[in-house]
Amino acid sequence: MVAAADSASVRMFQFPASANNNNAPSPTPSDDNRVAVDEVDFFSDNKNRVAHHDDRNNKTTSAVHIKKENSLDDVRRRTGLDVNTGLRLLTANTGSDQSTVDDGVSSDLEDKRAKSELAQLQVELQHMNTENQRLRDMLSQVTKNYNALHMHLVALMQQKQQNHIIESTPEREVVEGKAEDKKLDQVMVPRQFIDLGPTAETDEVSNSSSGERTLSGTPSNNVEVVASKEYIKSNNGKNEMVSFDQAADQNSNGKRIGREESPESETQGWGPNNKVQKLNSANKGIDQSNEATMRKARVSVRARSEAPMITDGCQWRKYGQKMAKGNPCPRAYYRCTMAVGCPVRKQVQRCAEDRTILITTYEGNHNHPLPPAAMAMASTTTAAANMLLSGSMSSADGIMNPNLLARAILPCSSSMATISASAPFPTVTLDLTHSPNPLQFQRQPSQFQVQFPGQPQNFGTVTNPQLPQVFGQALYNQSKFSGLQLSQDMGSSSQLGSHQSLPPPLQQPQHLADSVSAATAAITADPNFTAAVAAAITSIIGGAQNPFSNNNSNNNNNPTSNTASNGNKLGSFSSN
DNA sequence: CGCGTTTGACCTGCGC
DNA sequence: GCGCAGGTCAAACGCG
Repeated sequence: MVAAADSASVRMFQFPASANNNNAPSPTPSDDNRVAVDEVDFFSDNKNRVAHHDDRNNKTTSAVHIKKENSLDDVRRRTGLDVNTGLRLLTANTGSDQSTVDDGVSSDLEDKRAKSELAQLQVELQHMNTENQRLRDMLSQVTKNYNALHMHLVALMQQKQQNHIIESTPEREVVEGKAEDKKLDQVMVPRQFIDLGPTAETDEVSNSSSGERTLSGTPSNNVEVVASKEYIKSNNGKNEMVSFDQAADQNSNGKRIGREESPESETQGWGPNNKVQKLNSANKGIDQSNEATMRKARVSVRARSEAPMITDGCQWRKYGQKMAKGNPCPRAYYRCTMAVGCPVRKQVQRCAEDRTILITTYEGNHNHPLPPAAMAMASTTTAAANMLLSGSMSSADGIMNPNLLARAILPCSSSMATISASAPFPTVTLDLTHSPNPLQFQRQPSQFQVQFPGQPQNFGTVTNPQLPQVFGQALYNQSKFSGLQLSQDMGSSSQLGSHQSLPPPLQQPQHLADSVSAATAAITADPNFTAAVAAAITSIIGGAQNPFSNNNSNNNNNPTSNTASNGNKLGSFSSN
């Protein structure tokens, strides 16, 4: 695991490092060669320490000290200053031992040695500080470069979304989407930055484009639209509707003719939709397997709750219940009913060992805008799917280094989030049953104080139904590390105002676990784990940036989306 | 009457 | 091939 995390750490910084070397001027020309070596050595030497301390990453000063130590080793190794130092230290010790035997002249020599050693150490310290500062500057530059690239991508995505809103004709959308895909392909950042793989709602989006279905709103975000089109294009331009018909034809020859011809199957599309996915997976192809991976990617939330089901803001319809082996508690199956054909499902089951623990597993991505209360949790599934697929395709970050990513998700609680690739389906498990790190919540009461003057600070006694959503939203904002992200869900949040059919997000009372679940989901909602990791490491190394600092400037990059909506929302809360 | 839940049957994948 | 378990379907039922 450590080795995997090591490679990930190096990989994370390879891209910006190279960008830095290519674009940013080095501090001194003579240091050019040393910069590259330093960076690799630095992180490779440092990663173990960071990994051991990531659960205490609030103590950034200690991390800096560690960095200094390692950096000192590097300086010694490169400059050769340490050769004499080590010997002298040893000599000094032995000399000290000898001084106990005969003092006199030896004590004088020892003083001189100590002074020279002190001077040399000071020189080394100065070197080390310089090196440390240089590395910080380098990392800062790397982060800036990444920010610039990411914002460029965000701008492109926004532009693309605006074009789609204007050109809402399905035919044009399909035709021009391909051309735009080509444009985007040229500027698209690697998948691990924002994954563009096929999404679970490919069927729904493409079907809606053909006018076959009526969705409650436009596609919630650009990324998913692009991904869908990319997937369509990967299928030799076949519209998913073709596969739908093919599936229907094949199903008509199957055993379950009656079911396929049922009105529900046509109106809701559940049966055919599933058949399409199954048949597509049977077509055998990398794209199909990726789609299957995406569809199977799951987010499992473990939370203590007395309620039979956590309230995540979505509307669910129970479609089945099963007794799972090894668990006396039945497992319930739910579908999202907020939009026709929404592929999102969830399973709710109580833990066999501890029945106070409610395990909610989400699968799929919503194909419709979501209320803020649902946005946090729902976006988790998208993020998880993106992350898992990204990890599998890049063969590194997600699958190889699950804990690293998990810590990127929840850097303050190393044991709360785990990513399992060995499970039948790639699953992100958010374990909210453990006591969180006290440091983690130090910042949040003050936040609630601001947002909820007069509201109880003790979560255990929270009865205000408004709290969970805001909790989730607040952390959702916090999850936007350093303003690097434009979450896919921001678009949906900005569309919420036009959805009157959606339930008022603040009407349902929710349990404490709901809020924690939503909050954790909000944290995990950020698909840009590379940026998250970079920001987290930056905070650890530099000690100056806190990825969880609720800095308003973090959202300046996207003034029209989440921040504004949250601000309005919070304002209405505080007025209540 | 419409909607959601219940529940037995059915399908599928997997291991032996 | 068979059995098992997970997942899904849809008729039946209950409720407002």
